[in-house]
Amino acid sequence: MFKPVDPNVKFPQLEEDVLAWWEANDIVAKSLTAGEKPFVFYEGPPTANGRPGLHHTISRSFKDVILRYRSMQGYRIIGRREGWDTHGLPVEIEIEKKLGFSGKPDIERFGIAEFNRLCRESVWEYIQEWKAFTKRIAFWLSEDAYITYENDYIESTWWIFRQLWDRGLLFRDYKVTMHCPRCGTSLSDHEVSLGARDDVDDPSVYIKFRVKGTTAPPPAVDGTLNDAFLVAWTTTPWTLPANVALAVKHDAEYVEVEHNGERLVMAAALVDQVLPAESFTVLRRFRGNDLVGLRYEPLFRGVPGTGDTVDWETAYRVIADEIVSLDDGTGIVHIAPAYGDLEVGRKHGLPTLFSVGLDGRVLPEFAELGFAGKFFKEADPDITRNLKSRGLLLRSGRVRHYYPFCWRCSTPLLYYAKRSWYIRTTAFKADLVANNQQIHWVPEHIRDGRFGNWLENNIDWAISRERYWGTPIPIWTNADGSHMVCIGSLAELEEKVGRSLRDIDLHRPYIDEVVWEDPNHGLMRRIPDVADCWFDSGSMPVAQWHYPFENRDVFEMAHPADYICEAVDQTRGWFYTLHAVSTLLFDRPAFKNVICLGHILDKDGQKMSKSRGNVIEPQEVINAYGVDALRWYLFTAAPPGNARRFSMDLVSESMRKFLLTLWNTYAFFVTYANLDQWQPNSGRTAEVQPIDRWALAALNQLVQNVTDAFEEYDVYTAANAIEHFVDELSNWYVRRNRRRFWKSESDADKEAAYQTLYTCLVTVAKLAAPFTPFVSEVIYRNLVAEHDASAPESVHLARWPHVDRALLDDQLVADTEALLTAVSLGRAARKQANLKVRQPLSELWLRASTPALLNGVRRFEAELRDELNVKAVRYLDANSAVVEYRLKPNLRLVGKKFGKLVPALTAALRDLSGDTARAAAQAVEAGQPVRLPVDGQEIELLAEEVLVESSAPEGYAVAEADGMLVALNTTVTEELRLEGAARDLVRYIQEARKSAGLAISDRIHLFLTSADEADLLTATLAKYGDYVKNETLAVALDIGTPPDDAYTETNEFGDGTVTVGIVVAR
RNA sequence: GGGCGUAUAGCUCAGCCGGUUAGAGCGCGAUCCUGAUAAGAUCGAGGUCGGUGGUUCGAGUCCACCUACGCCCA
Repeated sequence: MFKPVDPNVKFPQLEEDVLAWWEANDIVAKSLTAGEKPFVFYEGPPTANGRPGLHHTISRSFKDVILRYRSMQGYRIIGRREGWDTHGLPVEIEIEKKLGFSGKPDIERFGIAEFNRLCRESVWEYIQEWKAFTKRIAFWLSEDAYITYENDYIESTWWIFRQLWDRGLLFRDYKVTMHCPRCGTSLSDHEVSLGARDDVDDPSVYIKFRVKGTTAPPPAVDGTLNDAFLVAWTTTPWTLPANVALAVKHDAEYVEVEHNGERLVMAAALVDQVLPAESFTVLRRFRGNDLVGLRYEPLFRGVPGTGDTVDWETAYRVIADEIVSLDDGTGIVHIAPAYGDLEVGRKHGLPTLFSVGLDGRVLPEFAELGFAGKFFKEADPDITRNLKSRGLLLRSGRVRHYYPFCWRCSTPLLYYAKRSWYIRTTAFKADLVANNQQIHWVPEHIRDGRFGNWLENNIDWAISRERYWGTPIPIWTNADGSHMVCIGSLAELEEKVGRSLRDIDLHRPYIDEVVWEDPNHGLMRRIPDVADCWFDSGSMPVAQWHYPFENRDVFEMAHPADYICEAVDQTRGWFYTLHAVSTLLFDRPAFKNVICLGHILDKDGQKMSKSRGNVIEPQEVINAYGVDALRWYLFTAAPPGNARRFSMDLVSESMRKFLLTLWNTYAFFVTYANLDQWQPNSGRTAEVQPIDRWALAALNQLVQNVTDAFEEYDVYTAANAIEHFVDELSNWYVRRNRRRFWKSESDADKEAAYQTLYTCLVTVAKLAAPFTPFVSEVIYRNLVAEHDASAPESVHLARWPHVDRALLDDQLVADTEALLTAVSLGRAARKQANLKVRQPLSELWLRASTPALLNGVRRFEAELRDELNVKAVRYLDANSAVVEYRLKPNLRLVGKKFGKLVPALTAALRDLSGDTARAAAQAVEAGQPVRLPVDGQEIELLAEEVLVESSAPEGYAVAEADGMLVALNTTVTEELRLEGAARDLVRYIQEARKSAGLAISDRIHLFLTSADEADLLTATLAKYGDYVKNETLAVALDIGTPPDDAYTETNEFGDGTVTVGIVVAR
């Protein structure tokens, strides 16, 4: 006996039970340690300082499904362990918020030790929720986690730093970085992109610079422009005090115009956009080059950087540079090297002057102007006002444009020239590109598209962060920076300082206290920077094993990974850092296969975010429909690379469509198998029917298809193939074979049906196990494990099904498809004639356009008769005089062969009619060529190049599609009418039995009465009384009014009604 | 400004090497089938396949340009 199956299953409850069983039987641990051949997986570490969300569900589901598949194939999964990303600015920001801090000085006052202690704690804030979530969604991982803040992990990253250092790949340079004044740190490119907006409202000001003098040698215009104004445009007035030059485009045309009594200079192409029409007259025209060397009066005096000496002669002049465009502005560009134009400044020997400090506030040197100490954006109006009062403002307004913001704290960012540390990834561009070619990307276009493109445009990796909670960069330096060493291990550091550091916390501030006196260079102190936290996660292939200090063998085996999976935002994040570290250190990719997931959107296509309030919590979905339903939806709804819209309703649909269909098929099987006390592997003889062979052929084809798709990491195709099969199993195989399960004899035919359905269910449970681990487990356990002590106790410990090639049968599958087409057409024809399927009909005519199709139908003619409730199937051939024929070319074949002749050919075939068409149709059916004149020449078409269609015979209901025509004889004879009436009665009685709540096996005493169709009822029962009794388990049948205690229902019957009365027989 | 992707029914999505009447599911309406079914079948309403041009005998599909949206980069 199988455990009875509840048809009203509640999946969330079922899943909880399975979880408990897994727990009690240690299934996860057994799975984690099973297998032989290694399959290597890297877990992209999340940070547990936020709650797990839907996007985590999707990535973890896609990770899990592949790992389960490989595990069932007998692989041992390496790296199936938790990993936690613990460092970085996001963590610090959280703590700062909590403490109400507004920048680095607050942290320093508070104390780095305590601050970092809080950071370390906070990354575990939601760890319990993560653990519960991981378990609940059945993402099987070992809890033996790698943690990026642990000393061992840090030591491994130090080893990497040292490798890079020894090869000269670590360097320090001035670069303009995006600087967040609130966080007090540079942001990496990928961080900048996270917070940039392109609809930022900013000032748009046109500033006048008064020309005064020239450099030597003087420019072409010489002194003639003295006291004219060069007009420049900017959206960042706060950078104007840092101005050191004005740039023009060397070959562009510039004009001197007269406007309101002043002479203004700007690009000819832009003057109409800057000044109102007819408010100016053009005085002169120049080339940009003619202006180079003009001097102008500075608006303000900028502040030199600390310790810098400035040659003021080099400042406040006109230069020509490539960066000038004529797309907007005035064609004259204000240059402030400190805030973005550093390269230009270098090229032209300009000084670097500052107006705003790293804290984002206007420098105290501007005190007398009244805006010192103001936040830079807030100083904009003051500066504009100041210039206006001095008559130097031509125009001001607002503009919407792109501007970057801190992705964490939303503070506007500064372009700021700072010194920082870099990894010279650009030196390895060719290797990065080449190694990428070895990676199998899903979807494919990421490889040469988004990711390949990113590698092509590679820039050096800014690795240092002037922060606190992160991997300390292991570089020690003396006071003047003339001597630096990079430390590659704890042992090396111990040797330097001459004491044990075993109990030290490698984080700041403790590591900063580790100093030593170098006899030649003085006191060696660590640089204050910590590493970009992307460096941590990118180093995980090495650091998760504490390589090379431990686990050398594990690392060698587990690099590169066979498979990783994250969302598309990681192209510039983890995918890149993994790839970069691996290429630089080992010159090979870090992973072989990667599924790159699209983002999840709400039902309106909007990104889910807390601020929009459209976030769906995974728990909400899981509580309603269960994890299997959610997972199934994620796998089947869209190819993984697409962005996907999500809603609860879609998960519900997914559950009904697949899980319930599967469950009901399973419940049906168990119900009848238990009634018959059926056992698997009983050794009883089975008389296998064609439909059984069809089911097994389709099943084995499914195994093949799912396996093939998995090998390509095509989860979407694999899942949809399963769904399609389950649908056919339920709605064709089970529906067609119900009677074989019902019938009372336990013969070989019934045995075959049981065996077939059992095999299908067990195999599907295994195929579905990676996708829907819970329901698969329940089905497998009830059907297999609980009856067979030798079978693996869990479906997840079972072996992946293999294809039984002997059972594959393409012909059978194709023939069944033909049958299904014919059935569908027959139903359509019935609908047209308004003849319900219960009403038997005498005959059906069928025409198939190809022999293959025809043979398919012939093979299953009995099924066709039964499905469509017709007495006979007849075949129309070209000899039948009842129909007209239409001919069409088979374009796929004919097109290539005849090219331009195709339209004429099509017309010529279409114009055939009557006997000519019939003759052609006969030829095609006989496999002979058809000759016909086209465009004055004789064309010969092979039989397969012509498609024959036929019109409906008179008096028939017809449906046609997919090369097949079905015509039903609609004449209902008296005999057919009685038979239809009998089937109506059976149907009504069954319905009444069900409504009355009778058990399937209950016997009844039946009462039938019809006031207005008494004759029909009598005639029907005279002929079909026994049939009706038999079908409905009636031990007695009376024509007459039922007793008062009978259950009664009245239904349409003939042109009147019939009343059914039921009393349970004792 | 550049790159990548997406655009097909009210909604979610398929659509292969270019080929005959562009499909499925959901939803809606109608009918039917059903003693496994929270199911299923048939029919109907609902499509300028984002737009314009091109290649071709033939374009949802290939090419070019454009538009909108998303992501990434500047």
